[in-house]
Amino acid sequence: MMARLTSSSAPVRQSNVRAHNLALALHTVANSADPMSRSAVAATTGLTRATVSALVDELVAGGLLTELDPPPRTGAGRPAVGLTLSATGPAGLGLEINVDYLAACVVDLTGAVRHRFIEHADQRPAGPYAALSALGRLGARARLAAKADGLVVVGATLAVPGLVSTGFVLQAPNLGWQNVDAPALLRGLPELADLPITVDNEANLAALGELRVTGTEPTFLYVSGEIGIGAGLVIDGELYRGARGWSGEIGHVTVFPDGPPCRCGAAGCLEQYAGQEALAEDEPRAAAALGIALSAVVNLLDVPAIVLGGVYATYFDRLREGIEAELRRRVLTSELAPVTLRAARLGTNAAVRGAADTAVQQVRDDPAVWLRRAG
Amino acid sequence: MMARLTSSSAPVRQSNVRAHNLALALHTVANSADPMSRSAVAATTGLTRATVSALVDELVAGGLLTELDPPPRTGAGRPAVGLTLSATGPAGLGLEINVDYLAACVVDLTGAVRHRFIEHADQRPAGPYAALSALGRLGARARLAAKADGLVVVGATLAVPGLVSTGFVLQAPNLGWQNVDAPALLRGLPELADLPITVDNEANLAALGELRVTGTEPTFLYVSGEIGIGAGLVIDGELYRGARGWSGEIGHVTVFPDGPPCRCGAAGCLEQYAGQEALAEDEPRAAAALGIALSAVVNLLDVPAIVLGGVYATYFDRLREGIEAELRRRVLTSELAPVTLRAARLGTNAAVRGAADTAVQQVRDDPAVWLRRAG
DNA sequence: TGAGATTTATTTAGTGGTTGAATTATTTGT
DNA sequence: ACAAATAATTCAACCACTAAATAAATCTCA
Repeated sequence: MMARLTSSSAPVRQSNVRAHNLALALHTVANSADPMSRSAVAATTGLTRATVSALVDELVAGGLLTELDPPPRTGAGRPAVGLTLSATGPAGLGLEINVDYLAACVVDLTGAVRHRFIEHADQRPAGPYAALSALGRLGARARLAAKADGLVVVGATLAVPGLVSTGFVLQAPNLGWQNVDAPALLRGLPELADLPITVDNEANLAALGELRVTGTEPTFLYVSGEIGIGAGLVIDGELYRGARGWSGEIGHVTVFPDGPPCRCGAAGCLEQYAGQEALAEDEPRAAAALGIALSAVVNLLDVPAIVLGGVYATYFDRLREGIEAELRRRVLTSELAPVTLRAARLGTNAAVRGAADTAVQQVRDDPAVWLRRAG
Repeated sequence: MMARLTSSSAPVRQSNVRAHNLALALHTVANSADPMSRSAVAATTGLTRATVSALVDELVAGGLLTELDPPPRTGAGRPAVGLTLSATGPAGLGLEINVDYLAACVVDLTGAVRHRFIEHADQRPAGPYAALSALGRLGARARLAAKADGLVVVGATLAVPGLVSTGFVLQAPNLGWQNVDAPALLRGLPELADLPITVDNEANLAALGELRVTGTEPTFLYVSGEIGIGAGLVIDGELYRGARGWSGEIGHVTVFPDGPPCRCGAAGCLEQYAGQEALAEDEPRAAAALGIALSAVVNLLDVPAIVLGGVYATYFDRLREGIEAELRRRVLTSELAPVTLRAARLGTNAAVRGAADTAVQQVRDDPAVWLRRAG
């Protein structure tokens, strides 16, 4: 759930200890349903109360934690002052471009969606420049709205339906994009010029959005059925992006080697059987194809849970049995422990929300940099 | 390559700082081809020379590093004293049981194989108890030989061709085993009773063995072709075991959904086309099937390199083209960056060696516990 | 109503580990 | 013989943690 304290090949100093323990204290409060006292934080983290007091004071001063005025009444003893995540601290901006809409979304430290703007329109004719300019304006509006709430947007993440590498959108077939420097275009807008902007694949970010909402399963595969099929793999609360960031292309996993040709040049790809169009034509076959491809994933990775998003979420009840039948049959360890299959809890918003959350997550994972900045 | 400093949900104290920096210093020396001076270590790690001196002194006193007597002659200035990993410190014991042999192997801190014992015999009729007793005796011999060299065996790892979970061998179909508490049986031997013993899948350990030998590629899939087919996935120098330790079952990835039935109950599994027997019958088809299954892995995980071990290594030249053809065709990103395919550099010994190395790796990753023990 | 119990939070002294500057050690070059 | 250069050590200062003592705020019950 949390980043490493530091890259393993870097030296560690006392300041890293502080940074780690600040993050630890913040996470402890964040993971608790109810407000926590300093001494409760000390008890669950294993740090002493003295240390926790110092850490919490710093977090409160920096606007990341808030002390609750009305002390919750308990038994005997000095009443504890409750601590919660601040709702007026840092926030993340999520941006999404898809075939038929643009979206912007602001998420605060607590994970709550504070603002959301959507613009429905076919983005294909516009081209990268116009589309990203419009998205940038939407983002600027969201940022302004956040500012009015006392929030400070610390970073933006852009969700794109395509292949991304080091900030570049290499390919977004459904948009017809190739080699687009999306962050540069977004930063062209003065209102976003100062913001750190990252780009990621839409399915990856949707997976992260789903992770945050559910919280329970730390390891799962999120499969998003749209025109194409993408997947985001979350392992132990962290997204696995692959060596070059191109993981999750489940749509082009071969299901029937001698099947119909795919637009990618291969034949018998999952997309040919379970893409949005194919799904509409032959549901049982789509379910079987999905089941076969997912069995491969489980056999290879021992993923305990699969979350179906996009159109698969809406058709979930009708697909479930067909998919599970293949999983039962083809997963080697299915008898030892069945794979959990469920529909995504977030709808179309999963990706923007995940994107916004990614940006604010950095503050949760390393509050020390925010504190330095906040002074 | 190195473990986390500490679990992210644990507090960090100064002692953890020390532990981390000890590991950092040790790794720095370990990763260098030539002996390093204290100040070279300081320069590459970013720690001050004062700190490095203290760290190195501790590592030398604990027998993990050795100071070289003859100072390598350089230019002006006080000559540096060279530091290398100690060849008389801790060592790891690797044990392997397979269908037709038993093996034991001792690896020292430098990664060198110091002793190796192999006993060829069909292990299937013996049953778990007799087989593991014999393996234990082999291990005891290896431990004794190591002791004579001044080495201290700090732990043993057992490689098994089967499904492993929390120390139990759940299934080892080729041996005919089920639910065997292998560490308990091994510890039955008084000579091994005091040793921490872990168990892991043979392909996983072979992958680790291969990682250590090559050192270059930190992320790759190791595929071991034996009677069954197993795979070990190494991501960033660390083995990915899956949620329950059952990852890597590539042998049961579906290649032709309507293919012949497999002993696992499914149909068209890779094993039916590229298992040892099938491979002998129809090489081109085996290569194609392998290529299809590997394409799925690459599409899903964006693995940049694939290492073929076991029988695949011996037949590599004849399989290569067939596999690569499918990879080129079916991997979505094959045009952006081709997948490296190569034969394993280690032969039959990969698994034992990886097993032995795993045990000694713990000391490399956290020398502090060894130092506490060494006094 | 007030003393004692109880729990929370802060203060203070002590410890361990790192830094940076100064010092010592050992060699080469002139 | 002495300066220059490089390696390694020593020492004072600093920072973050721990443990124990203290202060603060409330409850309980005679």
